[in-house]
Amino acid sequence: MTGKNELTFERPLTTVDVVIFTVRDDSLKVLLVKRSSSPDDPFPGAWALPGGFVDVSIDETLEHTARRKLAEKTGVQSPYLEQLGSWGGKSRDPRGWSSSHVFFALLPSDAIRPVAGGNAEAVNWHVVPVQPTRKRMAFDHAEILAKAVDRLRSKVEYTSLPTFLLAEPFSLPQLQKTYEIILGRPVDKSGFRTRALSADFLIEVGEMDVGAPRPAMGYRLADRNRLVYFPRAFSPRASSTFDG
Amino acid sequence: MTGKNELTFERPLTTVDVVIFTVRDDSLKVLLVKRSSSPDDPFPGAWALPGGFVDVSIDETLEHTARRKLAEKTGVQSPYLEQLGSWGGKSRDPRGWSSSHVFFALLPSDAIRPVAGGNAEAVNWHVVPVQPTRKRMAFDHAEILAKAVDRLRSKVEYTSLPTFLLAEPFSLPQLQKTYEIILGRPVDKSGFRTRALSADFLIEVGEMDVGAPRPAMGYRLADRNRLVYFPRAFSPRASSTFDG
DNA sequence: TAAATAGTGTCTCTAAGACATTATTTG
DNA sequence: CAAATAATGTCTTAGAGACACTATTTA
Repeated sequence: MTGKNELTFERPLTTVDVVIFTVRDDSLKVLLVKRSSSPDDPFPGAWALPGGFVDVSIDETLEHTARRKLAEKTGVQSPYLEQLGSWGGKSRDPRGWSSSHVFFALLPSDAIRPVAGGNAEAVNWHVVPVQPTRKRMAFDHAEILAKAVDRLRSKVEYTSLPTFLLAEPFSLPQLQKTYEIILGRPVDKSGFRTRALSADFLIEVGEMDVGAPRPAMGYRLADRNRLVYFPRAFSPRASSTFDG
Repeated sequence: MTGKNELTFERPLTTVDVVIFTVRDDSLKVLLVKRSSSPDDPFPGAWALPGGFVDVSIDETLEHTARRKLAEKTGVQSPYLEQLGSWGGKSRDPRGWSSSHVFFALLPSDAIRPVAGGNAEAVNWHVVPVQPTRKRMAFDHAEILAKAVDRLRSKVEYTSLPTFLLAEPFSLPQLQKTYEIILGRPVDKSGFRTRALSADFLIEVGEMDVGAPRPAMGYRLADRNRLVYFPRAFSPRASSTFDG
């Protein structure tokens, strides 16, 4: 809109953050990194979402930046990945006007190789509490995490998302348990099985010895790149308010 | 992550674009602006989504930038507004690595005051074709528009979104027509009415003379800031593929 | 055998879909 | 009256929810 390609105005900082979820030890967990304790950095020592600045010289797209960050922290190449949204403003980063493009990843907990990769910060799985416990985090990451958990929970009501949190093969009881952990409430077994099996996205791959008295049938996804939408949600959803 | 606040690396361009929908003349329409024809600017003369660079000195947040752009082009203050996502990469803008934060707005067609505001570009409503007609647009705006239309159509299947496209008061036949225009297919009247009326978000405000033989009951929203989620979608949705 | 977990069957209920019918206005 | 549109009624159907029941394994 300048008429000539000046573009001399100040540019906001541009970062990409990734909310990485897994289910482990019967809990929903999110991967957080501890920020450097140097007082020259913002939020020294605080926990934050993994992420960082876009590197204009190596990143082709925002999604590439996200995958780069993901691989750095977890070693995982192809998890379920979707965009969550973006956050930007004058006061969220003390270093200046900044915007973050945030992605949302799901991975099976055994897919992660013992982290603590490139740089030396601590990296840890943190339990996501059922209540939105507003723990203190760097930047506006608590708000971002809350939104990610919202999105996860609401999509789990009517999609096959939890399949991306399990290693294959998995059993239907394992999958049901994963739904229950994320939703924080029990799910009826019979209805769950009919729903899952009639959606035609699971392939039987023989019985699994789950260490339980009776072995369960093992399944894998017919297509790891397909998210299934069930015809109805588990339970009707309440209406939501947007800021008008 | 630098250790000292250097931040001397190159920063991407940061813009905000707004996909503004309305329904007019029995069609879904989107507001597009014609870019300057100066050969110094990218995509001279092409149609683009309204938007522009974040102004670090006046914009508090990305949403403020979006509302500013929206007000500039339409004069409207408080439409339905939600974030659609963000797009960024090396080659979408010839001026350099750029990212766009994209918002999505719905407004009643009579709420728009005759546009062509601040700057002199042409501003026009364009019919959104039922088929994703890949018309040539500036930047990656055709892709963004396609995603916005997808999101609109899929949310219309199970929410009260179309209420934000009508001026109050409106009648149920008008609302039903709006659903049909967006979905591109007829909707059963009886089921539609039960669904709308039992969701308890419409308030009767007396009969309206719609120019039709029999006047229809007029309604307004109980809460203009509430989006209602119906318990089931109109029709089961197909599964979708994400890029793994 | 009992204990534990996997898997099935049955019945109810809610809300959408199809489609016929009635109601209210104008000319 | 007829024509047009608004509004309602009836029956079917898909799929979730609750919950009892059967099946298969180990110890």
